[in-house]
Amino acid sequence: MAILAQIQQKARDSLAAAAAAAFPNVTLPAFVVQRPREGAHGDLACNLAMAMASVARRPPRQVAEAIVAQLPGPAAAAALPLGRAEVAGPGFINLFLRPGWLLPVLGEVRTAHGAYARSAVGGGRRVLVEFVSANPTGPLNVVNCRAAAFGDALVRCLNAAGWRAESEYYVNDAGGQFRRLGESLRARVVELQGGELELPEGGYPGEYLIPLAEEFATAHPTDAPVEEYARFAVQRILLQQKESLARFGVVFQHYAHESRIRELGEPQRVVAALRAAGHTFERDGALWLRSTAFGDNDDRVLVKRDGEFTYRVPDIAYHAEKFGRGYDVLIDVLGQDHHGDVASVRAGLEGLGLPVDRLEVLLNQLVRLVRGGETVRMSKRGGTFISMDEFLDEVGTDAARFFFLMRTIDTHMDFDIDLATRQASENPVYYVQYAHARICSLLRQAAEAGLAVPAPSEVAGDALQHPAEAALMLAMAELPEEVRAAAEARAPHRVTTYARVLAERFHNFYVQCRVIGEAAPTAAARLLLAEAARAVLVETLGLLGVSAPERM
RNA sequence: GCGCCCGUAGCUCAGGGGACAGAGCGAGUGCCUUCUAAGCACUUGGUCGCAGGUUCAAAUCCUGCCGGGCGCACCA
Repeated sequence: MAILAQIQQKARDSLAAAAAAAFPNVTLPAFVVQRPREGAHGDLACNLAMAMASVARRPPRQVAEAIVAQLPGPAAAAALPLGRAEVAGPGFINLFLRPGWLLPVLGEVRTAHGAYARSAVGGGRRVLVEFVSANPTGPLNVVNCRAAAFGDALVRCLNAAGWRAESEYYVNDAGGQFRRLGESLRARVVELQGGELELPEGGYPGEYLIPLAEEFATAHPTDAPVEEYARFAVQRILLQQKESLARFGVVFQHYAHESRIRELGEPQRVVAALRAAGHTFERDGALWLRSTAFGDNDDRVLVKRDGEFTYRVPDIAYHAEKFGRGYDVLIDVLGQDHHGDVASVRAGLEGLGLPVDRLEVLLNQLVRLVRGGETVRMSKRGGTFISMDEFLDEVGTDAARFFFLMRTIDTHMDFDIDLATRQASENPVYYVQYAHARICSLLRQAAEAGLAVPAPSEVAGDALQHPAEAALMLAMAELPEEVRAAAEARAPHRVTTYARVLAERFHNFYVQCRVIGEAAPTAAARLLLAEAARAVLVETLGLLGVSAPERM
């Protein structure tokens, strides 16, 4: 267990024992031992006295005093490196630990070999995270890019926290949209051969189909069925999407295809099962799902009057198929414009008797690009649509990932392109990366000066007591807990916030504490601290998928 | 009308039961003959949308309202 978690556990135990001794007839309420925001409030703070006040029938501060009186003295404190305890504020018990209590962090980072953030809270549970899943009808856009950054970082965080997480992309390569894509491509081929461009109703006017039309025309007969046009277009567009994603550092483990779900006859099976379970009814020549019985606002059509499935049938079938693969949790990252579909899919799954409570749907809110203080209006019709590739050309992978991951997924965000592309101090990406580059430079120069990074065991217990050193170690100690929280809350942006704090602590240390030229024990201890900070930074940036440059 | 998300500093956003609410940008002032100034230190700036409720304790949880975004097809 990580040092911070260990100490917190020991503090809990000591406080609980002290409280039991002071108030033998009182059942202990739930309480927390947390890290106070304010340094003056000690290393750890506990709310036990305030929580106990009513049952102990004494004012909180008196309860706190009584507990503190029962805490083990320094001699007996082998379990907890307690310096002193103090009653403060409305009745907090603040614990001040003996200097050096954080030193074990350095050893932990060293022996973890890049897996310092790892914890076991996930318990090996299997999670499938589906994200992006853009329609294969055109290039990826900026919102897809945000989803990619989020989903990929979430998978990384989950895996670090002890889950077994995998990524998946669902390809809608069937149905009406698919057919219209084929018709759009065919229209482009006709245009290429001198005809008039006649796009179908709801077709795809994007120019990206032109090179595809050229390619198609050279290898296929013009009278090929629409299916063939569509399959060709999807195959090429998907390839381009994969390239964009790869460039962004996102590689999916699984691609699931709607066409495959249909080939297997899953939609038919779903409809039959829902019908057999009595969750359907017929009206106006269509077959409906009684989804209101499962909390949906309206009942929904499953099979249209013309005998075709609505899109939600393969959707339900796909989710049922995912459950069938044995995952403990399914996570869908959806664009918020699709949130209306969630209830009916859930209803269908519930109707099939599947454990819908294990399906988590996270909604990816919109992104607005801001350039020169003005929002960049993006419209597919107006031709001002910005693709993921164009966006990455301008912003770069590191800045794009970092910026997207600074915000929670469930808030719309303004992406300030000017700030993200500025190569200067005010850009948070560089701030963090610069900390890493600085450490690397320091380590290089130390090596040239003949200074070797010592083993953690060689560092004296009273070393590294400068406030900036302690603050840096504390930040390092917090990583495993931060990653656990990010994984559990499905909130990788917490790691980004953490990265900024860690970088800040290092910059502070760097400015206040010199390494090269200091007395040997100090220089050695600081060198180890810097090296450990470097390792933690690398790991943190790795969770975000952002690079850690050695020089800037 | 119904549903989901969001209202925190001039702007963009963290903080999601604890003690005087934070960062970046913006505005202003210092610090490079010593390990990267893409840095550090300081100043400026907030009835945490409003009103109730729960709690020893609410920006944080609950309810209602107000404001903004997005959905509400036998399109996907």
